[in-house]
Amino acid sequence: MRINLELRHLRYFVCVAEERNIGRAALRLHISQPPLTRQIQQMEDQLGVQLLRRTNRGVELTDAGKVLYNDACDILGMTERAIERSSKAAQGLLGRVDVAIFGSGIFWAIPRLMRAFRESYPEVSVFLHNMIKEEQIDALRQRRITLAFNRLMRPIEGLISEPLLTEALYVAVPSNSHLAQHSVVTMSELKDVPLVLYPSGARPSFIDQVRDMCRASSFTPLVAQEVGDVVHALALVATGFSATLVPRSATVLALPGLIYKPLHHLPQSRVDLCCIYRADDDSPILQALLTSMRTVAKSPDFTELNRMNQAPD
Amino acid sequence: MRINLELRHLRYFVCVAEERNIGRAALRLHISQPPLTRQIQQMEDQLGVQLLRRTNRGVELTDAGKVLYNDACDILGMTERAIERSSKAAQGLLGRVDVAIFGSGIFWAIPRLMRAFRESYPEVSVFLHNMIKEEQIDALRQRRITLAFNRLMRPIEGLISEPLLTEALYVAVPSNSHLAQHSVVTMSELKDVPLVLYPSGARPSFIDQVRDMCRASSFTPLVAQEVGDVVHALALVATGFSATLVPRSATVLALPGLIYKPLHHLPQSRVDLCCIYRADDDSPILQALLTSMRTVAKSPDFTELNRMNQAPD
DNA sequence: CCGTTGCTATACGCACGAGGTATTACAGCC
DNA sequence: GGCTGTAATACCTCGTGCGTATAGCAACGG
Repeated sequence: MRINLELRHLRYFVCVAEERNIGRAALRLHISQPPLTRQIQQMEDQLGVQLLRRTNRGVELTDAGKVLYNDACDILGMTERAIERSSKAAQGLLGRVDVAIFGSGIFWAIPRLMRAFRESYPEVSVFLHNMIKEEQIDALRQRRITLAFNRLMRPIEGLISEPLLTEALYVAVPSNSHLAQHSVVTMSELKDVPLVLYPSGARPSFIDQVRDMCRASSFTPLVAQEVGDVVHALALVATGFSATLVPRSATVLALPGLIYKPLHHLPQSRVDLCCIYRADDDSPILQALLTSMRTVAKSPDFTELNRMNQAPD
Repeated sequence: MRINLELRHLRYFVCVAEERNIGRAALRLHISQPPLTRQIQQMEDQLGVQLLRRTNRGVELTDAGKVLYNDACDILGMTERAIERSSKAAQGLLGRVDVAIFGSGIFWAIPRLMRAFRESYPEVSVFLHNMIKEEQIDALRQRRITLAFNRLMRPIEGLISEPLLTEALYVAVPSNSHLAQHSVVTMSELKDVPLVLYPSGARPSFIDQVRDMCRASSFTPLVAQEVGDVVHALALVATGFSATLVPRSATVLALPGLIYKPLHHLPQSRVDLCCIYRADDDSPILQALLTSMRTVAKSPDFTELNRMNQAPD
């Protein structure tokens, strides 16, 4: 037998249990007494359990009634809260958002952006996922994530790529490299230096930007090795293996035998940190995220860093 | 605006959310598609929140929808369990029972009875309350407790007093008492010994039984002191203060300077442990308690103790 | 370009049941 | 015995949840 218990029954029952009197409960519920009597009877029938003991001055709960009273209060409370929560969720104040990250953004900008968001929207849980660019695009398309952080992005159908931060580039070299003596490194000085480049995989990537930069300085880079991400590149360099180029924020990553030198400022020798999202995504949490991130990106902290990065000295 | 959300809405919504297709969900719910569409619309209206994004191949959840889906599953699960629980409660398998205790029963029989009950009915929480006899009777009358343990009980209107256990009496004396030399003490040997008696308060109590026993041996007892319970009595005796009579189970209570001697066996020199409950209480938990306790009371352990106690040697 | 398919939304009628009023039944009390 | 306060029953009404039929609408295929 399928039970057709409704919240109405629970609301009525709780009221009766609290008033210990069906008539008074009916008054409180703004209905008349007979329907309430019937609803409670029907409830007892459906549960196959006697909930009330009828006395000559009202009703009292049986043991089963007491148990159900507690449970019913819990259920009604949860329902109230669920209504609240769904409303909050609709305003982007509550819920879960999945965000993909990749590369050196994690060393500086992303944690600050996420922390600021978390402070404004404490009831939104942010789940970070490490993904390479192709995975990010797939995941965005399938709505498995709402936002992705990446560097270079060519326009992609259906996705918007919004730059948040522009960073200067640094050259990472082994401490025994002759470049380690320079205070600033120019592109042309990298002409004969084999480079570790990253990330290998989907194009365009930072690799292509480096090639373009070299071409602008009229040489073709020597590629010592392609690796998956900046950390692997730096690890190779730290062991005395050639050199690599990194965004400024990656220079917080210290490794023994590794030295960072600013790259002489050129228009192309900067790199963006972008956030990517679906063009058709009007979900309030995404809007909240974007608003929060844009605010942070314009904050003194961030603009100061941008200025410094655009013209390092 | 008062929201009239019902479990039906949640059931429907969960189904739609899982099928991601209103038609299929309707099939699973054994209703046709249009009413389901309307119920979901109505739900969205009432919550003031868009829960579904209609696409050309079905529906998908919005963020608010996802939040509500989780909450709805929880609520429906809780409801299922509440129904189960109320049914269990009606069979006495689940719930809470309040039991009053007093006196030396706590040293032996009550813990064993309660443990056996707990093993048979693990989902029933037993709350023990220390109460003197008058409090027990009031609490039973007001249904604040379901069961009380006590010793001597005269028949009380509306309450049933059922003996569970009969124990022999022992004499507790200071170790420097001349009675400490005896292997068995007879009633007449107590003729000139001042006694600590308990519990003072509601009559009849054990005090009256002792007076009767003395009268049967043709003397009137010297009452050194009346105290509230057996522990107080023993504490006084242990300091060298006269003597007292205790049920066998109290003899587990060792105090420095305190010695127990069996009382010579007489028909009256036994004391019952009774449980008291409302005559009109047909609650399944009480029935469960009584069944469990009667079984334990007849078990080898208990009958062995009874035999020993009726004729100690 | 139009029919087909696979959805959701709308229109409209029916009938079940929640709720209303009036009344009964019953117990305690003055 | 009449009065009061309670729950239960009888009977009616109207709202609404559900059904059938159909209309929109987008994607797909000839």
